[in-house]
Amino acid sequence: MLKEERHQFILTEVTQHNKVRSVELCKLLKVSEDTIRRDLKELAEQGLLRKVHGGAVGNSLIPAEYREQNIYHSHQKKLASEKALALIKPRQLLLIDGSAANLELVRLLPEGLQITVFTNSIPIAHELCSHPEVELFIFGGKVLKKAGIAVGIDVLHFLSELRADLCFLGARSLHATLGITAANREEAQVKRKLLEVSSQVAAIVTSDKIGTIQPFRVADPEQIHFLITDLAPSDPTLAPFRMKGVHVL
Amino acid sequence: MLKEERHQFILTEVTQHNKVRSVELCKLLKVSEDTIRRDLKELAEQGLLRKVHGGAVGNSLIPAEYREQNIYHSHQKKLASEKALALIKPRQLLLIDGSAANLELVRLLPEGLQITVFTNSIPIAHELCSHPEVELFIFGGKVLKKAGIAVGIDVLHFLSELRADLCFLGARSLHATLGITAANREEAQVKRKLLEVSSQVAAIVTSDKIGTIQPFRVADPEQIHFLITDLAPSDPTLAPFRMKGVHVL
DNA sequence: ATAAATCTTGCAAAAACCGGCAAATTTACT
DNA sequence: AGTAAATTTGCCGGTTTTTGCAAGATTTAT
Repeated sequence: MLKEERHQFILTEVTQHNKVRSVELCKLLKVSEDTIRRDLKELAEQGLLRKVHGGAVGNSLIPAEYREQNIYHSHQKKLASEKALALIKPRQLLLIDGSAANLELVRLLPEGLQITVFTNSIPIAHELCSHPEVELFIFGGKVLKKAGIAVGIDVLHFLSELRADLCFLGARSLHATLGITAANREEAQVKRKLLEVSSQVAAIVTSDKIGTIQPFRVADPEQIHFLITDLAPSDPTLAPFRMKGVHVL
Repeated sequence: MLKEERHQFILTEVTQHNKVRSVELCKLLKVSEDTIRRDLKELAEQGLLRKVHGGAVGNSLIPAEYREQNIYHSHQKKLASEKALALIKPRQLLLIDGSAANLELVRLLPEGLQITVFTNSIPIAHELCSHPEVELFIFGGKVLKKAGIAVGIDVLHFLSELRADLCFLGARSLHATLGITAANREEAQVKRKLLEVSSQVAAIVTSDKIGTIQPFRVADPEQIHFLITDLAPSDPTLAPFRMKGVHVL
């Protein structure tokens, strides 16, 4: 394979995923890591990407919030997302709400997994565009730019015609008695509808969000079937949720 | 075998595979590597291919993805997008179709510009999420992952309730008599609706797409109000469009 | 603080490149 | 026809590029 080809490959990879890891590239392209590193160095010198520890990220064209300056996933977050992966079965219809943890989750979806995904999140849809098997639908409507999610009457309407097997609810706040709350009325509306039309509801919540509350009510703890965190399931912080019948993973 | 024959052979090889290796060529053509190198050198000097270590790669060839990252072409595209910017007035309601050129356009939108944007494109929405002033709406529906755009009945329905000031139509093919055509029926449907609900229609088209056609009809040349290309407005290639009343920028 | 992963640097082998040269071939002119 | 000039081609040396490997420094994760 020509060096030029590798470079092209790397560039398309970067534009599609916003990042590349040297390790993955050297497996895909069947060359040594040193070669990949040198490739990245050259491309970086041409300003076509930016080299970071472990690989490279896209240059300046991508919104900063979603760009990972450090391409390592925190091991904790990854662990949580991996636990969540076990809930997904082939051919299911999934609703995936917008959240950093859920974005992490979709990045970990195995290439061969055949599922149908509905999402209100633009970053998540963006990521899933490059998944070979997932059938993807996005909810339309007004976009809350800060969160990158669509809200509004059209989303609610779209959702009311759906029945999903499993919903991954995003949550920036989770409280033992008040459950999930949101910062925004429209966001809360959508989230309530999401769980309403789903047979099962899961939430990936990092431990720093547990115990916090926000103004708008979304879901009682009892309405959550699966709670996935970076903590051990036996952690005392999670006891109140287990008591209420939540499966804590 | 004549030198000319070899050159022809090499060129077809390059257009077909986007690359050639000197070693393979010298086996196929039964000449020494030195000869091949000289051939490649000549062809490169004529700008018909680009010489790289180990062989050569195509220069201005069909597969678009290849060149998307090419700095030269993205510069051309940028030039075109800058011309297009002049069409946008504050407080307008814009429809922006999914396309590489339109993605470039939204990246160039000045920070302070207050407009409302509706788009069917996930990458474009993704990009606009980080714009401080734009009010953003996305069309929901099934996502054509390859193009990153939403299609289907819901998009059409959503669109039928809209009136837009200006629409930036994406086009991978533009022909002087057949106008804009698309590769896909669903895509064509959406594009037709986009221009139907817009007072003005603009299309950013790079010169390599002019003269090409695809199976599904989208818009006649007469339906396009503004055509923005990387060529000079006076370029003879664009004359047929000017004749049909298109404003060529 | 320690272990693991990643980065840098230098080196060596293989492959590819370059320029010049000469043999073979084609072209041009008397 | 015969000869000279020009072109093309292959080969030979010396040089550069590319690639993988190893040792030691640096960064990241636990």
